[in-house]
Amino acid sequence: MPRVSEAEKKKSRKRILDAAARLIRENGVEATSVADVMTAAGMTHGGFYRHFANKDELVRAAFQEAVDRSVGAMDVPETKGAREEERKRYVATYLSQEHVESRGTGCPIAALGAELGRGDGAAKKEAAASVDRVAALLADGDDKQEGYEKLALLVGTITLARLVDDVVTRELILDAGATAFKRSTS
Amino acid sequence: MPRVSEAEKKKSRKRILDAAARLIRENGVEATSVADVMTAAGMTHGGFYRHFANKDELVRAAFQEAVDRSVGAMDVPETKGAREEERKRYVATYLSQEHVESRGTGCPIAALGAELGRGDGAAKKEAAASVDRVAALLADGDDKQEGYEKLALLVGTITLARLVDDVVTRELILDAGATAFKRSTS
DNA sequence: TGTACATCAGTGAACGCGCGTTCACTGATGTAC
DNA sequence: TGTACATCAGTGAACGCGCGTTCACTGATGTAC
Repeated sequence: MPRVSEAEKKKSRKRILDAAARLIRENGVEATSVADVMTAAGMTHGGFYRHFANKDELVRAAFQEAVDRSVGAMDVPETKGAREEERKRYVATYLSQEHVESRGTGCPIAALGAELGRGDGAAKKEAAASVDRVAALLADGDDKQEGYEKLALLVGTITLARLVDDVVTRELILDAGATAFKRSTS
Repeated sequence: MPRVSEAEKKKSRKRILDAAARLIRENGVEATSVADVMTAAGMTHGGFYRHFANKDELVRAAFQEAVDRSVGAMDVPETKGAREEERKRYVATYLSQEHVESRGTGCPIAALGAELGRGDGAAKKEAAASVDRVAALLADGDDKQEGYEKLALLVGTITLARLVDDVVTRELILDAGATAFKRSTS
């Protein structure tokens, strides 16, 4: 049936990107195949290379997309008060049972940080840039170290919580993270 | 040439376990093949199943081995003062450039926590148990939450540092982690 | 505006390759007498 | 203590399978006149 219009192509690319952003966070980069992504996007695997040069480039773009969505609300507000408000909302959502369970829509740094840290492609560089970006959004002023500390605490807390099956212990871990986060701000 | 003596078999098993503990931390579980491990242990892949039921069981045992070695020194001291001393040494080593670079001998929770969190086999359960074990060793008294908070901070800090190629930024991240850790103790 | 044709998005088969696991085989080890 | 034999650690080929990527093909889209 192909070929397809330019507008359709754009929609296809978005479907591929959304599917990839979800699947790599759910199952990891290595465990997600190009064919998996294309099937989830409603296409066959052969067409993939009309949209991306290779898998690494897909992962890079999908990671970026995931970060954009994850911190989108925090990135916008103009006034300091509104930013503070948005930050609080972000942290409360971050340190929740819901976030622990829904990897596919959660923080890409927590889901993929360790795996991408082992690599050295475009996706790794994207993740490294995201660390600075998200840390800057988390810090009160322009204190870089405060941002790193807070992001490290969030990422570490979710990582531990995801290892634990027992919901009560998980809540204990999330609470510990939330308490420490508050202490880092005051 | 086989068969080989019982003593030799024990040595073979240890070589396999040591190779696995290093390779899975360096490259991840998925990216480490049974054949890779056996070659590193100086054998061919076919003999693997005389030692382990399957790959998941190897990963579980290798993870346990890695944790044992990682916290070994902290686990022993009898007096409270000696334990405190050992804990300080552990944290200083943990939040170092050396640890960021030498994944193969580093903290298995930082290296593999996110990946194992996605699974549900014996290795995941082992990792979950390790979270409680290491957290207990990190806490001053028997305050579980303090241990979780500290471990989350350590794991998150190393994860971020490993994403960053620039050594100066990496030092900034490690410093932020160290500062926050001290604050969590006082 | 209508026609002829080049472009290229998407399909599905195929490529070489490595995966976890199985298996027939070997010969030194461990055991029973 | 010496002998006969069962055991089983380790080898290397083979299993079915899925991976990332390539490619010939299709037909609707976009373009040039």
